[in-house]
Amino acid sequence: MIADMNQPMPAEPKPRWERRKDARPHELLSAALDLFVDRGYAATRLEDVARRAGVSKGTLYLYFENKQELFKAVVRENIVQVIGRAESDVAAADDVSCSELLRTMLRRWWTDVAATRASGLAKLIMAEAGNFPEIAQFYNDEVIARGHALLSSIVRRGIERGEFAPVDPDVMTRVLTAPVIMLMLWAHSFDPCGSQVEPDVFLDTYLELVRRGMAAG
Amino acid sequence: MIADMNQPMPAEPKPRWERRKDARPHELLSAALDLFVDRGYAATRLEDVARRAGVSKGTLYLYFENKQELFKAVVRENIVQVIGRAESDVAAADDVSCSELLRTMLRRWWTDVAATRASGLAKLIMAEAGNFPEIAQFYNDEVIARGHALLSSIVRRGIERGEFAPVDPDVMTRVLTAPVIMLMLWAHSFDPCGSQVEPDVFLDTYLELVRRGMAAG
Amino acid sequence: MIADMNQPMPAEPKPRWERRKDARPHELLSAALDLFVDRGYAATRLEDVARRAGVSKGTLYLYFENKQELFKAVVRENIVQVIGRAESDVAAADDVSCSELLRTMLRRWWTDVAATRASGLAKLIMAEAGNFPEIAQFYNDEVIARGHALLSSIVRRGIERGEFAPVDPDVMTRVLTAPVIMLMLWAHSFDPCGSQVEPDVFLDTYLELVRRGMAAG
Amino acid sequence: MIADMNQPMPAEPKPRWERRKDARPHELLSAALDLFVDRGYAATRLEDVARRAGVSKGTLYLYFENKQELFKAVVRENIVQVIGRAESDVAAADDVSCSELLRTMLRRWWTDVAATRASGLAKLIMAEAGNFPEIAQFYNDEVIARGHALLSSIVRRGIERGEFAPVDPDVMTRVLTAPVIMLMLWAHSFDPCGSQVEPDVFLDTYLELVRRGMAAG
DNA sequence: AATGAATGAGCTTTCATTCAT
DNA sequence: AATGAATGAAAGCTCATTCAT
Repeated sequence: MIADMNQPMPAEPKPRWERRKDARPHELLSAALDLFVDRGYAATRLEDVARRAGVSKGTLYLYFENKQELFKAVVRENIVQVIGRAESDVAAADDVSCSELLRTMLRRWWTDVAATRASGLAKLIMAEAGNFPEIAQFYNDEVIARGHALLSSIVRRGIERGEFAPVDPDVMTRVLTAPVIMLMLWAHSFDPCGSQVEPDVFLDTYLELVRRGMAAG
Repeated sequence: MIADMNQPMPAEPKPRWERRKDARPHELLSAALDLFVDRGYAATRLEDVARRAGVSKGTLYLYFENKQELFKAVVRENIVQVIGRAESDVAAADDVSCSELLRTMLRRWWTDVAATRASGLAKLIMAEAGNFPEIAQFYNDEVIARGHALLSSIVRRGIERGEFAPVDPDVMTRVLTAPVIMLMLWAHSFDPCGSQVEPDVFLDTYLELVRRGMAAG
Repeated sequence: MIADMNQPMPAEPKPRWERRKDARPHELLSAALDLFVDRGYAATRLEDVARRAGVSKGTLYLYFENKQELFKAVVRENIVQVIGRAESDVAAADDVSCSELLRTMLRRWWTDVAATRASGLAKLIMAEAGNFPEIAQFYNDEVIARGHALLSSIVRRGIERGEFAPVDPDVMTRVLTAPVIMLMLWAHSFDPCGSQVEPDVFLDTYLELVRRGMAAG
Repeated sequence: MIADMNQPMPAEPKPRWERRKDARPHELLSAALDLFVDRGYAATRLEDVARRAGVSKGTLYLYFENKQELFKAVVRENIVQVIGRAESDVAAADDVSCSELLRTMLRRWWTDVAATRASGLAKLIMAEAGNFPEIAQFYNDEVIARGHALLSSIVRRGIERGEFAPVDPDVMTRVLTAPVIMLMLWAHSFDPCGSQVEPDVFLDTYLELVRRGMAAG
């Protein structure tokens, strides 16, 4: 022990793998996202996830209890977090016009989720939720319900303030979200339909429609 | 004797199995459709398909070579057939206005495919095509390509006749199909979004849009 | 009965299939021999046997209790019968020289069994007897033991008569049979070795050897 | 407490499984050889191989991709390796007399392959090659062709040097190999014929014959 | 006598999860 | 903290045998 302490400590002798310790979970989540999006939930093999992250199968279980928890973590890192930030921002943006706020939120949804690899999670959930009820429940509670609540609160506020025409806020929220969901699905379907669509053009057109269509009077 | 008559029908010798050659394929296809739509391709166990059709695992293999062929047969019975009939009708409807013909075809797509259990196959393909290339190929050749060709031929004819404004027929066809595809997906997603949408209202609105939007001049 | 006799008997109205009634078992045995020889016992599917004989799977079970009995019947028709005839002939040939008789018997074995499709049964037995004890027992009792007894009786008789040099008749019988067995195996092995050998030349040489080698003095 | 001490060694925690990476492949190959030889290729169940090696079904697949590869590995370990060594030795033995070299090689074939459990593989191949073309191909390429090439090269060299009478080297090679092959088959046939033969005597006699028969002049 | 639909045990292969090292 | 060997429950598919027609 004493001998050890006297050693010259040559410029942090950390072996390379130790330095990455903190990065591990993120690397695993990134690998998992890629594979879940590519192959779906059931068809993704944890061994592949581990290999892609450069670790062994066993290591994965040090960080995540099981496949389901890994998936939840992926959703949390890639979607729930974005929603959380959005919630704070909306709460803090009482002075901004609702029309403007809605625009901002939809755009952020697009840039931070829909236009990223994470959009594939929507496809996955749609396809496999039925086979994994616990995952469905989780996704519904953490993503769909919160996202819907967030947007509909803006719509509701806009109506109260006379900024928007009076409509059913829940229905309107669904109308607002549908096209973005469609875009996410298109991005991950093999269907040639999707590949032809230019998402940015689609989104701009759509947002303009929203602006006009929702204006009061 | 009299006593016998009162007995609860002595167990109806109930044969170990019943011979129903003609009905079997349809029963199996129906069971398969249910399960494929419900659980997806990979997660559907052939034993469950058989049980739901009231037969044993082995029987299924008397009628379908393997899982893939069973799936193809399901697609053929529920989608390809409809397209086939539509092709004949379009070929025979040279005198009808293209606008009218397009309306009819989209409506038929809705009633004969999208509004039935078969619409779940679209979701399945979108989600799992990547994992089963041969199925993807089959679906693309037999459904997507043929369906697109059929609709775009009408659009093309309408433009040639001056009935429609001159647009790229392929692009327009994709625009025409997207909403119906979306409806099919909604119908099978656990997402509460979709369940709220009233498909008939949606479709009517959409068709009216098409009528106005495509008119020449 | 009388009525029947008076019927006009219009040129034998027998439907075609009925005429073959007696041929059925033989057709099935022939088909079974082909397939057993080609694929082995376990790998031969009864459905294929039936199809090759031009009947249905069920029909096969009208004539043979099960796969094992079918196989036994094949062996009986193609090998046991030959041995039976040989036994009678040997019993009736008390006046023929043993050398001559031996020659005749080995030749007959060659022409009636070894040079026919039936030789493949030897390969099959050698390869699969271990997995089907009842078949092994049957083959041993009906073919090997009887065949050996027959040949060794001739050898024994020859020694008693001073025609053959005094040797252990059982050992000599094994020496006599080995080459013919080898020929049978060669004929059905994929090994190029066998295909090069000209069986008739081989057999002649061998028989000449037997003639000289066994002569007394 | 004292009572406890008398208990029969409290169940030796006996781990559910043991980690023996290095020994496993060999244990599995040995178990597989036993069963393949005993039952043939098709009739050998991988679960039995695993159980005999003291592991579970799944473990086998950690070491061998599938049944076919397991079989190939068995052939490689038990036959191909021997041929490989023989090839090196022949190449290095330019100064030895061909007669001597041939003797050595045939003897080694006997001791290293034919007199071991591996000889049963020859029977297996003969019986089942027809049903498993890929295995037939492999065995032909790796064993038959290489073995034949090796021996015929010695014969050819012997003829060139005037040591052997001029004969067709390929034919002579087949003649040389046939009896050893026969011995291998005998060793694994249930046929009582074979069990009587004393292989060593047989082989000695045979080698003497080769010596005399092939001598030039 | 003939058919062929129906059965179900059996076999190969996959993969989430555990745990000795 | 990290590894990867080991497990065993599925799931797809085959085929000898049965039996209603």
